Amino acid sequence: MFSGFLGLYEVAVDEKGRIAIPARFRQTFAEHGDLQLVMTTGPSSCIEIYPAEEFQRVADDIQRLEDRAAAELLQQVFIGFAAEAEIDKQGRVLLPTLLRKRAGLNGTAVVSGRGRRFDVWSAERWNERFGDGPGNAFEQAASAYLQIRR
Amino acid sequence: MFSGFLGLYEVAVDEKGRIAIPARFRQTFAEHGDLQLVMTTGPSSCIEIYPAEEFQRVADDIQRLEDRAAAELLQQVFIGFAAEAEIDKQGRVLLPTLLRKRAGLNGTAVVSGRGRRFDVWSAERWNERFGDGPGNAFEQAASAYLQIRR
DNA sequence: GGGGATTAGTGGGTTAAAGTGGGTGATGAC
DNA sequence: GTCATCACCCACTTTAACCCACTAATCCCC
Repeated sequence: MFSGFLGLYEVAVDEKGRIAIPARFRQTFAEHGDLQLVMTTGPSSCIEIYPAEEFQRVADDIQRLEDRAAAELLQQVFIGFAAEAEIDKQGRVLLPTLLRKRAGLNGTAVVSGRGRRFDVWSAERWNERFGDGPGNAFEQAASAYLQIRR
Repeated sequence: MFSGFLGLYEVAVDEKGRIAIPARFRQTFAEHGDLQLVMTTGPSSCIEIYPAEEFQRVADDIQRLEDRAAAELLQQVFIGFAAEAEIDKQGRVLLPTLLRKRAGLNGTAVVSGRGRRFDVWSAERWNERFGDGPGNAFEQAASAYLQIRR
């Protein structure tokens, strides 16, 4: 079985700024016996959610970068924006206001598994990138597809 | 005998968004002793269905791509859209809502064997591409045919 | 080739779980 | 003191998992 976060879900962002973590993802947390997670953001402005352990691993990787200037900068955004949280009894998390604003989240969100982490997108922005329109991510990835299909 | 998924089938998509996996294909899963499958999508917007093992193999190939930017993008679509499922006792799978939307599936679907995976198309779209109309896939592939016919 | 048996494919009911909205009281900022 | 925010909890709606039953197609034997 594929281990990690996999798949795409549409969820509601409620008045209080919470989303329900898809049950499948919650299971993955449960398997690690750890409901702690860390939210942060990256270049694509969506909210990135890591199990606490995985976040630590990435933070360590940043620390070890040869290029000190890059490391400093990365820390500033990756760790600077980060917020710890725990999944509540209803299976939800509160998304911090700052991250929510940056991601342009309100109404519906799209949750997208990325293996060791998962991303939360505003439905609107997600559509721009991955929807049917011209120049979407599939078209951009077209040449890369040719390399993995045989 | 050719091992893998082969052939073309017309199946119904029911109210709940399920399709029956053609019996021949189910046999292929049974031979591997594994009913786990992974559904995702690609450039042609149909639903692509992989045995779990094969999906893992492709995901690994993506991971290993030299071009990191391409790998990142491919992961985002290939893994981002993916959903795990198991064939139920009636031989069916539930197609996730978002994949179904992207593929424009309702009513009848066309299931098309592709060797190591198989594809599920909306009957409508499949006809546009592979039906009798002008500029269909056969015409587009005409020159490629010449390379394999001797 | 006809007729019965078997399997594939389809529809839908039931039940449990997931997802959602919102109330309430504690906490801390202004 | 007042207001906003957040944690916690309750209750409702929707969805998906599971199972049963029917119909249509296929196989096989006579």
